[in-house]
Amino acid sequence: MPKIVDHDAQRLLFAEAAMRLIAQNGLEGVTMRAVAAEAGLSYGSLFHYFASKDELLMYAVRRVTSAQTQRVNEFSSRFSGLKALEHLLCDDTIINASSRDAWMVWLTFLYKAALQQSFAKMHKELIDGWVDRIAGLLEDARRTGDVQQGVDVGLEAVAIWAYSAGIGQMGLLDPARLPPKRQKRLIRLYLDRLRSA
Amino acid sequence: MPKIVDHDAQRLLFAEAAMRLIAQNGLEGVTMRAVAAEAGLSYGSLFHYFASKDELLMYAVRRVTSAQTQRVNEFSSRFSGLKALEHLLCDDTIINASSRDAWMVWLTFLYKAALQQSFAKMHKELIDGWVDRIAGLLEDARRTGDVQQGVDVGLEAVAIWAYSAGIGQMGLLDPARLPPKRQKRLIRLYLDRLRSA
Amino acid sequence: MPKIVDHDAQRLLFAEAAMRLIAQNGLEGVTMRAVAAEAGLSYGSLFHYFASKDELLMYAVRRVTSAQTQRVNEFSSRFSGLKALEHLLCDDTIINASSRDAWMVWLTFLYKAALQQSFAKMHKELIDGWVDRIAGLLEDARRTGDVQQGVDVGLEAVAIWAYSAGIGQMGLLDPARLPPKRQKRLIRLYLDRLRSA
Amino acid sequence: MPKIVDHDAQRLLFAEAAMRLIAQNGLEGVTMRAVAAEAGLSYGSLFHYFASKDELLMYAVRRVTSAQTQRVNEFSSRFSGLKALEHLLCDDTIINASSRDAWMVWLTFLYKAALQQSFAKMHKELIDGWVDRIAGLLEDARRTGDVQQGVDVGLEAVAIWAYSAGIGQMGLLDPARLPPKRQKRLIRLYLDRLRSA
DNA sequence: TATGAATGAGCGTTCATTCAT
DNA sequence: AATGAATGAACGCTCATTCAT
Repeated sequence: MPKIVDHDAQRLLFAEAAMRLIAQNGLEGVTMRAVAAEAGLSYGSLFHYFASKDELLMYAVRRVTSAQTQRVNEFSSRFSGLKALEHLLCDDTIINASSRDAWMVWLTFLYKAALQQSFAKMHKELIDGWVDRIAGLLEDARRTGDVQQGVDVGLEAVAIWAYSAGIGQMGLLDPARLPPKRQKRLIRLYLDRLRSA
Repeated sequence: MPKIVDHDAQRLLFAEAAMRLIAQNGLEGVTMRAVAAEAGLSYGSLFHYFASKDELLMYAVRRVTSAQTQRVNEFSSRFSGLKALEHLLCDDTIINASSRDAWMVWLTFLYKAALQQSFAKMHKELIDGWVDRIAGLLEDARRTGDVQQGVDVGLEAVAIWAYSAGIGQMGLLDPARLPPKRQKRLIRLYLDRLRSA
Repeated sequence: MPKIVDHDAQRLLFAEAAMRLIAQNGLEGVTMRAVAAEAGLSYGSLFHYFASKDELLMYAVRRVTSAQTQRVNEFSSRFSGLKALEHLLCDDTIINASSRDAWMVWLTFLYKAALQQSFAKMHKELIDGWVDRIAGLLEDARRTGDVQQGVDVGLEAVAIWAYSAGIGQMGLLDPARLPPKRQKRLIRLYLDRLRSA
Repeated sequence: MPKIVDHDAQRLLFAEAAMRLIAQNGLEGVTMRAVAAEAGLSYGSLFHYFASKDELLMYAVRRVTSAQTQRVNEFSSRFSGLKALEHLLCDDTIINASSRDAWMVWLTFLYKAALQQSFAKMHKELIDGWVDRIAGLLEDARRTGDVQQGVDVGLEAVAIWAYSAGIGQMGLLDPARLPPKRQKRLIRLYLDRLRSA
């Protein structure tokens, strides 16, 4: 019998170390040696779990985003319509001290997606899923009369996504200008205009 | 003092070469050797004009963003109020084939700004200036009654900035979902809601 | 003592896997992991059967060459004199599609023999045996009058060995210039000159 | 003005260092670091002169073989017919203490040629040239009546090449069995049989 | 005995920076 | 000032070998 280890747990250990490093110093800080050291494991063993640096990065990004996807789904099922949307955007999309790292990873991911096919493909899939969810919630809201009948659900979902992406970006890069409270005010400002008179 | 003119001209040549490389392959493509080759100048001379790679990047980014600042100012003086804003966002913020490179550089800059003090500071200054201009245009519009009286100009300016940043991001990374025409529709969707009834 | 049989059978499995890998990609293709995978056995167990990579290689090479020794002996006992020699060289030394792998292994072995004492020693022993056999066959042929009386059997045996080694080398590296048929023509060209008038 | 260096001289320095290392320890001994150290130059500078290890190896091999080609051509012009051939094979193809390194490099090259397209191509070209030269000398000898009229020049040239390749191989790997004197005896043994009665 | 996870030295290669000319 | 050669630390990755189970 070989040494018994939880393969997924080890992968997670490395992936989390990588995310911590990204959050601190961006991609430049993520050397395979640094990841191993941060994870407290040996350099060589890292390559048992990830065949390449790209695979490690993809895995790490997927960790962050699948957590986000899970939360999107959760809000979609616990609440409905505009209420769900507001919770989703206000409670979760917002940048604060504890979510800063995840947003930093996300920005790094965007940068990679702009340059590399494999990341671009993953980006597209993620956005597809999230925009669809938003559209679903909007459609609910339209049916129940929470938002105006004439709203173009597909377009509006994209608009909301773009708006919250921009807020997140500024919240990350310029937190003094856009602290969590102000982010929420911006979101409510937008959603209020969507509501039926 | 012809030397000084030459000096700046050389710096510009290098900076533009660096920008072209970033647009193509991101920061990874920007090696000092590649910059010199792209500029058609000698490797060694690059270090006469820039003491380090970071200095080169800062200079190059400043070139791109100051061009953008110039355009913002131009629109602010040629038009006024909502009209200026619409022109600004629709004619200039939009991503299309010819502006893709500048947006790619911008994304790269954001990534650097999230990591490095010097870039972060520059980022803050730029956003300050642009948001102020937008606020100025909004204030005009409020005074002339183009937009509702009750609008919170400062907040709204930030909102508009975030919105257009998000649109640019998605336009860059997922142009199929958000082609230029759709970007404009999104912008008009937003501005129309601002207008007085 | 069934364990002992198993032990040798396992060693053989690994050795044959190593030979297949050498034939495909030379020594570079022979990693311990690749050998275990090719053999369909576990990585760790490979080190139970061979203390080191070198030991594995030595063992594997001995397998291939002992097969060749066996064939040499076989031809020496089934035929005699020049006839045996011609069969030996034409049926067995020749390179064709099915013997290419063995020749590739042989070339690899030569390369190792030029560098490492242990392989050099093995090489010497093999050549000793084979040249002796050839000399024996030549001596037979001289006694029966198949070849000229004045032939220097010892020298001629070495000459024949060198000649066939050269043919094999060219047949392996440049099969277009020296296809099997042409290899045989070369061998007959040589042997015919040895024959008594 | 940059530091003035003789580019080809530097390449040669590295290539000769590489050949010395190959002669000592085969390809395993040829690490880029070892080559730089052996050449007495810095590690980094090696990559100014050779873009890759393969390029360095190709260059080094070409050095050895072009020297050989030059000697083949020289003998072909200074002597003619069988005489030239005998000089060529006896004075030059032979392995002795001073030519051992070159032969070791050659064997390493053969090994690479069996595995890698680029080396195989180079090998083919070299053999083409040398066999052609031998055929030319044989043709001369046939016209002057030095060798028998009926000799198949093309086939015989290949035979001679194979024979001397085999002698070189054995002379390299088993010098006790085949010292220089005995190599020459083998060559004369062969050539004498070619001569007209 | 069998397994495969763990280890770290070593590989080829890149690159910003320095320096001699 | 201009040039490109020189330098060596650092990178991602490989791999024989060791070891815990």
